[in-house]
Amino acid sequence: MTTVSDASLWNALTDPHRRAIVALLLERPRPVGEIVEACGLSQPSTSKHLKVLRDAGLVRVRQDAQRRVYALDPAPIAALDAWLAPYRTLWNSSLDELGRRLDETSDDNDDPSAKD
Amino acid sequence: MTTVSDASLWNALTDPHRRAIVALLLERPRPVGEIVEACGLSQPSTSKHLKVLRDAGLVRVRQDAQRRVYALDPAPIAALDAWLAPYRTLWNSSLDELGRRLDETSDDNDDPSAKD
DNA sequence: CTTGAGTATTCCTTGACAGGAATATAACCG
DNA sequence: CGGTTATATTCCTGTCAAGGAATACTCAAG
Repeated sequence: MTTVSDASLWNALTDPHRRAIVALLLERPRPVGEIVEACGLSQPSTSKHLKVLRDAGLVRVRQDAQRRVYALDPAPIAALDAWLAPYRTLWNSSLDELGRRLDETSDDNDDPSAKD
Repeated sequence: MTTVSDASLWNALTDPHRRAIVALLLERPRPVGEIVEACGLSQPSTSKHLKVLRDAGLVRVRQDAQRRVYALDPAPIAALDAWLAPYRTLWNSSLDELGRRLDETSDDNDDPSAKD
């Protein structure tokens, strides 16, 4: 099992390029060349990003001749989901409370254009 | 509508101290003083972290005399949850398929993760 | 063993960010 | 108003990460 609140996981996913790579790999595994092209970064930069993702356990490599095919590993993202779990009750209860308030004050009709 | 994959959201949550603050505020709203004490940081540092969280929309402030009581805003974390959604299928439904794809993986497993 | 393709690593520079100390601002009390 | 509490902001410094260029590594083919 992966470490849940690991710093390297957050650190890896904070970078937009790395999130883009992760999104790419969600579709299907890809060799480095494809990722380089899709990212618009140089090959070395991409390779470094891939290393960060590897160290965070987010991706796995399969060697295919000279190519290295990267694939997503679901476990760390599942760990993120686990981190998120306690907060999920927050917006559930918020929606619930909002629903109750709307229900109770339906005749009263205050509409302060609630959004953000 | 809140911006879903906003960079500031990831950026805010990447910092361990800020995640700690968020966790603190999950229990209940708190004035700055309490957060300072719980974090073990200086008051200015804490205040700066709170600003980052504010800018990311993760917290709201309520003024109570000289105190400022911070509370969690669920929306951005819900946005994180939304980001996570496409990946959730990875470890729910198609975990087997992915595992099959990965089973050839010649892993170079370096694991220097011993912090946090 | 040489060559070439594909990828990783090192070196270097630049920019962002965290943290502390000092200072500014705001609100309450007398 | 002056003083005190609670918090925010600025200034400064050290650290760390990102990106490009150049280089090293690895595998397959001949």
